Amino acid sequence: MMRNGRPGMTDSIFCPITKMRSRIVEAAYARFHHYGLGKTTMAEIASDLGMSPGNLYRYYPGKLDIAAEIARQSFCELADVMRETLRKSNGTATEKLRELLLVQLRVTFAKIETSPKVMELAQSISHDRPDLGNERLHSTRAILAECLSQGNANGEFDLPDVVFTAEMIQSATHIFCYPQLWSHLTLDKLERELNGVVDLLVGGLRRAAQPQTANAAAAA
Amino acid sequence: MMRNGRPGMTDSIFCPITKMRSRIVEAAYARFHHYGLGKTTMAEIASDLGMSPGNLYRYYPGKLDIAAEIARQSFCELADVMRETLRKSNGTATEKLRELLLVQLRVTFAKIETSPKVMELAQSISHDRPDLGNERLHSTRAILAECLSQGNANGEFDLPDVVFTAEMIQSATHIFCYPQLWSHLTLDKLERELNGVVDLLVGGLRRAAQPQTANAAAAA
DNA sequence: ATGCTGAATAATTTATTATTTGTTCACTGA
DNA sequence: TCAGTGAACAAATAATAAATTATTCAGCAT
Repeated sequence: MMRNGRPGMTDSIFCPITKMRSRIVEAAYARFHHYGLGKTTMAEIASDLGMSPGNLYRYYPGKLDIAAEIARQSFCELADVMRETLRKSNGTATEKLRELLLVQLRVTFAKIETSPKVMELAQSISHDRPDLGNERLHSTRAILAECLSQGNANGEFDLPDVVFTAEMIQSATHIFCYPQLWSHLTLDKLERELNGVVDLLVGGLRRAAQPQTANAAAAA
Repeated sequence: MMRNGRPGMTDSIFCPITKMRSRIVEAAYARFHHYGLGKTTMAEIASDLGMSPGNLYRYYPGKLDIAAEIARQSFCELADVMRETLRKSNGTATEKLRELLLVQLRVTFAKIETSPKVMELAQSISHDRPDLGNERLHSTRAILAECLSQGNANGEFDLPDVVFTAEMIQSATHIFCYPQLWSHLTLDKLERELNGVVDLLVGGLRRAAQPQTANAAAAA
């Protein structure tokens, strides 16, 4: 398989390589979104950009790499939204954690809801590029860990290893990361269930710290 | 031509319908286990029992119903093992809960590990008989709830609704119910991760009740 | 009746072929 | 030199035909 040369400039001034790559992603995204990954051809993407199919390979090694780039962008957007959520929230760390997980659920749910074609893309990616899934987990884990750190700082938590704990939280909320894949529950029910799980994670089962409702937590 | 072996034995007298059904399940199980659901034919199952294919339909509406019966039995066995675990264990409710969840993971993992053909069957069932999955969840939930009740009784927990809490626990440990479907982790790593999640569920995040290791919990 | 058979039928699966599509690369024009 | 082309080729996908198999049911034996 041929590796990219280093295109200095073609429309040299107007299309440096990174700009061209983003144009390709843009065009591919439109097609993928509308027709699905399987039903859009490299020729179509190229045609949309007024170029030949072969030329796409100067910028991306293959079709799936374009799809992977789109997925990566999507993950970045999710992480951005979560970071914003954490930054803007002025509740307790517990409340922040709940918001983070709810936001993650809502964003993911919405993305799949808007177009079923996204599911196809997600499935192909997670099958052929399993590393991307870990990338997503890793980036969101960092945000959860930051939230837990804040809880440690203000005395709300006392966690010896926030990253490990974040990993466990991800494990426990795994279903809510890929909602439509598991249950065909509505967003409403998923949110209710996630709230229940968060209550449990926060309060624990033991007597001194029984689970509390989202409202009770908010009142604290 | 009579290929009806068993001279001197009239099936009608010695094989009431329920007995015949279990013989069918037995024969089907052997085939499914060895060749997989898709590669065993009704004719083969019938032949193994010395009967005609058509006769199977006097006892089961169809092939998938036989498979569903097998799955149901498997779920019952799992529930039995879990009930036994709960009964025999003499630790705290916390320890019992951990054992229950570990047993569930191990039994499920082992079942799939022993033969990959089981996966095929599970997938067909969960696709065409989604109710069975709920049945499984429901029966194991009852056991978890019983465990939580015991915790309530001895003052370890103080849960207002053990069934609801059991449901949340199931939600949080969902991945460990279908291990090989999600991660390709080894049983060892899965157990470690489940232990981490249980620690979290038991102790909670809040300061007064920080997560503890399995050992620490055992020492309590 | 009752328990069962086995050929007939309908639905699936498999095997085969035809078509499309992803990818490469020798070449082109600036 | 280098962005870009487009025909060539291999891999994948769709379309089609053939074979297998699930399911039914009229009838046979008890």
